[in-house]
Amino acid sequence: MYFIEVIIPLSLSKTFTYKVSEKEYFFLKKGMRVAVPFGKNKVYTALVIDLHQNSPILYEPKEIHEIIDEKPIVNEIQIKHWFWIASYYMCSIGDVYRGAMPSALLLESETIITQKKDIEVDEKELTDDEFLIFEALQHQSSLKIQDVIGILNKKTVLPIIQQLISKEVVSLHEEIQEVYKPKLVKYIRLHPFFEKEEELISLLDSQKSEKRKKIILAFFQLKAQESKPISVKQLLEYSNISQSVLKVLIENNVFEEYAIQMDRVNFEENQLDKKLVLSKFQETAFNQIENQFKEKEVCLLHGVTASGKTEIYIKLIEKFIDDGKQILYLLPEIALTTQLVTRLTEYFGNKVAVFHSKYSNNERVEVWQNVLKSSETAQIVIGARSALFLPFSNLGFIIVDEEHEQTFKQQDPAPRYHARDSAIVLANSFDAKILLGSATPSIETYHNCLSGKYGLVNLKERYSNVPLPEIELIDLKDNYFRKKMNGHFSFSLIEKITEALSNGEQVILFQNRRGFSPVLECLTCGHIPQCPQCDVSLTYHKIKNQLRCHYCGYSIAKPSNCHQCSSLDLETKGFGTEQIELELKSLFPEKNIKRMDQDTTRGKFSFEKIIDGFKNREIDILVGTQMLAKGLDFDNVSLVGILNADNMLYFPDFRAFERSFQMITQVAGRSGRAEKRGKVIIQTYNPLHNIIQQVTNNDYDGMFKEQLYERKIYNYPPYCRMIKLTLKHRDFEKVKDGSFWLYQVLKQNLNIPVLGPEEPAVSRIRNEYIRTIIIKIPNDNSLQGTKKTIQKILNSFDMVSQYRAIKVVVNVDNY
DNA sequence: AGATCTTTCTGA
DNA sequence: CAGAAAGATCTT
Repeated sequence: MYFIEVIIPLSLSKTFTYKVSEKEYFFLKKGMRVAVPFGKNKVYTALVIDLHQNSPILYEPKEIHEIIDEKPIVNEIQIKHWFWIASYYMCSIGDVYRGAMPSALLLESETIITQKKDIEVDEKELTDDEFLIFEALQHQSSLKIQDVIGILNKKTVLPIIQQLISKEVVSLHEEIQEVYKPKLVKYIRLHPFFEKEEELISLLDSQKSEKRKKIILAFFQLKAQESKPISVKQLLEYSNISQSVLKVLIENNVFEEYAIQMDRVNFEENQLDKKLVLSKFQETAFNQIENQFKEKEVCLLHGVTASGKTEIYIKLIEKFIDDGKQILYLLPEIALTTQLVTRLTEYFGNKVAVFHSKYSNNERVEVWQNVLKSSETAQIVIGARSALFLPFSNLGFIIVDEEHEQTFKQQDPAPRYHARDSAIVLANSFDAKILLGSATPSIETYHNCLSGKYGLVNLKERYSNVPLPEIELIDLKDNYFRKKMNGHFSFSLIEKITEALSNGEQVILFQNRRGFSPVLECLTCGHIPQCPQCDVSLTYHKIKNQLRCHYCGYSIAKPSNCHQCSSLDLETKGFGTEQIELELKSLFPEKNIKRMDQDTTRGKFSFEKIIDGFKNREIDILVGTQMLAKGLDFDNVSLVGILNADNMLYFPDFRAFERSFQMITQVAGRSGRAEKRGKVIIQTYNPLHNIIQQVTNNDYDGMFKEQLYERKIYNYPPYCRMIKLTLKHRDFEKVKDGSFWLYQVLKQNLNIPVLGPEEPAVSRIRNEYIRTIIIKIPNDNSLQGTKKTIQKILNSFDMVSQYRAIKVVVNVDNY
């Protein structure tokens, strides 16, 4: 008897045992996928993690459906790393498996309903619902369960389908759809018959149509130019003749069409072999990093904005490439990739692969497979956090750029992992080196450096020695009082914008809030429209003229009168990027102004379009949210304006100050990159606030010391670890009681600080009430042991029948 | 996650 | 009291 242990891509912590034949047992290896039946009639793509001969006692294992892979597509280091993530971030192994693999490699079956052939159906025998399904099957050959739900407009349709099966009208079967389709490029060649010259001449003579002659001649011209195969697309573009003409020639056996499978992710092979020359400071930093790597696995490169960190990365990558190692380059957002990919391909040509969520399923599978076979085309992988899960087998070096960014922490679906921290663990199992880079390192990382755990290398000089931008503070309170404001712009900001534009320079304006204004208020009764499903007010979006909930997406048309008292006096309060854009358009009507936020960058290339437009200087002023803060390089920006620096400062989060410092510093760093010193204007109600002062004086160390002191006094990371529990349920009382019960039990059993249960600022989302509990684990407590205890308590929480229905989300290191 | 079995709810 | 919706349970 032979068995395998598999992981199922569902939120389940257990592994499952299936029976295999002897032949299968000796063919299968850890890391191969198998299709297995699971539940009544579903087939999932499971992953083999063990093979054994221990027969389970309590149940009769099922047999597998089929073996999917010829060779493992996941290696054992990965599987080990996945189990580490599941245990550290307290989620199920199924969650990690599902989050780690490209979805195209995790197909599941779909139930398909078809009509039984050659069966006489007595329509009178059928109930109304049954008849509707029968009727639908006359028009289309098969139906999915979802379709049936739509047709009947009911949720429970299975009993009806069961009836139809017992009446022998329909049958069910499971279908697994192969999602991954290799991209085929169509090429064209001449029919072998015309290889001989005389045949060719007679062919040309025999063609009556001018267009046909032209396309044949175009083919020869292309063929003379290069020896590579000629694609259909290329030929049509070159000859400028429609496809139909070519089609006729193919039908007449003049041309032959053939296909070659091609990688979608393809860069031009143009290794420029640019010699990279580091500045004196870069050179020093480079040598220091190498020295640190002799003793330490992790090193932080703390370089001010525009200090040329990328060049140092490239030099380091070169070293590891020479050793034949794989390199992973993690960055926080897709936004950064375009510029970076261009720069890296200049040096490394086709060795660079890109992996991120805006890529299509097929593209992701291709990168996966290239990494798996250690292909040279994926020796350097640039990617967002999920690139961490690629099947590396020979990883030598990981770069985590903009290390402080929150986007490295996955928040919503489990696994809620931090890519930087998980990368450090992964690097460890490969014995690889890892470099963290940032102009504004996170407090924990810097603390780890100062305590000697990580190496630290400073780069205090900007590339080409341009001084850091000059920062000017504008006191909003004073300026409003003295009537020196036009809308949300102080006179001095307007003046500086005008000056920069007249010099032919570009301007970036930063407002960390999208939409037009956060709230619409009735001046008569004070009523503010609320989302019916969430505990938030609706945000006004002027361009679509609607009110929208940023939590659940609910939207209504903008009311013309108050829903409460019918008054017509409605006023908008607060402001967002949309409003800034409009004000700017009236201030500078002849200038090209563009906005960059979540609303304007939905499409796949919309982001690049705006960035390119700005780089090519078609756009004069760019207004945007924090997207702008992320390491984009522009060489003609002389002014950065921050419209309101305060709104981040008072966020109810222990990191609010750290984050504000990072964000303002990063945005300010966009100013003055080429040879000219840039200018930054910060509008604020609190010009004397410590953080604002530290930003102005570029005092990272001051900020770090002060924040670290606060963390120590109030017991926050890095002086402890935190785990956040979020409880959700539609019943307000249930959540309230349940969270209190859980709080009590945690408090009694853990003997460490437990905070809560707290009602968060937004206490209801999509009709679910929310409570949170925070557990602080002191550094001298065993992390693993505490987590085990917490897990036990959560299990017993699940045992209490009245609380079982409450959803509990566990978020480890929720910061 | 999704099928199925069980309990509760709704409206006569 | 039926019929349907919501909840609980289990999947190897």
